[in-house]
Amino acid sequence: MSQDLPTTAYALLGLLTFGDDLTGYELKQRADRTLRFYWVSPAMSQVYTELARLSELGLVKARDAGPNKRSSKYSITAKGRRSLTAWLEREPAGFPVLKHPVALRLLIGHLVTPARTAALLHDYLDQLEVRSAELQRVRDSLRGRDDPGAAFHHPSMVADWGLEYFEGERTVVEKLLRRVEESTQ
Amino acid sequence: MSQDLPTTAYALLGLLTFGDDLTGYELKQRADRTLRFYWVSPAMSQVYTELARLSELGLVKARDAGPNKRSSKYSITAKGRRSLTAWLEREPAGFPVLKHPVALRLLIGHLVTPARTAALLHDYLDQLEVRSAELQRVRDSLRGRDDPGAAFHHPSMVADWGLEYFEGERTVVEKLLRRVEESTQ
DNA sequence: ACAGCCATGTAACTCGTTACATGATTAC
DNA sequence: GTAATCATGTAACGAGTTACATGGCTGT
Repeated sequence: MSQDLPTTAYALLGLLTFGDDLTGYELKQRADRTLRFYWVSPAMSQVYTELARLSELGLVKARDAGPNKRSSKYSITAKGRRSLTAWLEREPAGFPVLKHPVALRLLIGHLVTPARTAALLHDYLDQLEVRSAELQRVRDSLRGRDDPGAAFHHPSMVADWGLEYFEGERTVVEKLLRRVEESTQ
Repeated sequence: MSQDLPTTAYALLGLLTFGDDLTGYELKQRADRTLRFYWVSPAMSQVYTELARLSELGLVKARDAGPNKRSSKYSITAKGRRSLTAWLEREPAGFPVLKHPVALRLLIGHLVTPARTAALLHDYLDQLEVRSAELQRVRDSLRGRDDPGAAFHHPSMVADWGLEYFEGERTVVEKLLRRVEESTQ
């Protein structure tokens, strides 16, 4: 019991604890709306691979297969729930890992012109705005089901966290941009 | 020309553009002081693997091998420099990827007690303080060489960015902690 | 009829990790 | 002398990606 699976497997398992059954396809969509912002949304192919493994281990169960085994909904089993909570209690959380291509490029900014660095930061601000708006939509869709005790109380807290993170990034990058633009003159 | 290498290869190449030659070992140390905070510090073994590949491609050059080929310093070649700047100009930066185990656990907080979630966030605050202090030491070590035009101008900007990020995390997590602790009573 | 989305899966491959093996040099 | 640090590398493996293949269902 309580095998060691990759974190992504437990993450997907966790997405099945919100009271509904999902197809692999739907699970991927939920990952795109949640996991994507602070973990990684696994590729479609990996979702199916993980579901096969979790199914093998009895942590999820496929049901309701239509014709051709299509559209079968997966649900977490009692064993899966135990395995997930055991993991939560067993594994210390570990520090976040950030892969930040913009910061990496800024680090070696001496190799390009200040104008190029400024453009890099401007692009990043644009991307931030897009992401932020996407997350804002997700967050808004949880309104009314986000009180303490409600189904999406925790997801809404995480979404708020993400929104504040984006906001913080925006502020810092704007400040950096001013520093870079001073060197342009 | 301008092969497509993994980002980590270009990152290591970038660490060789600060005017000094490094052994694989020293390169790893520099990665631990810089890359670690906003990319990933590759394992020792990978540093050597990447150096071997970069060397093969003529992007870096090993020199000064002592007895037994030990302590040979690597330097970036003119070709390496061209390849790196070409990459900077060719590849758009892409959005950061965050793997945040704490946020992930908070998402499925309904599976554990509020006290456990609070403990999770407390632990994270402790870890944040440690990291922040480490980065602060790095940042302080750049003082005096961080003016516009100086060797470590860009690294110091990135370090400042990192410090503000840590500070932002602290603020948000403290706020979340209060929300969680309200449910404990 | 055709586009677009729903839906599932396999194969090949790369990145990067851990474990292992080896030995030199420096500090106490 | 012995522990810590410096220094380099190989082998096995796992996680996760892209490319590929397949086909159903829905709306226009």
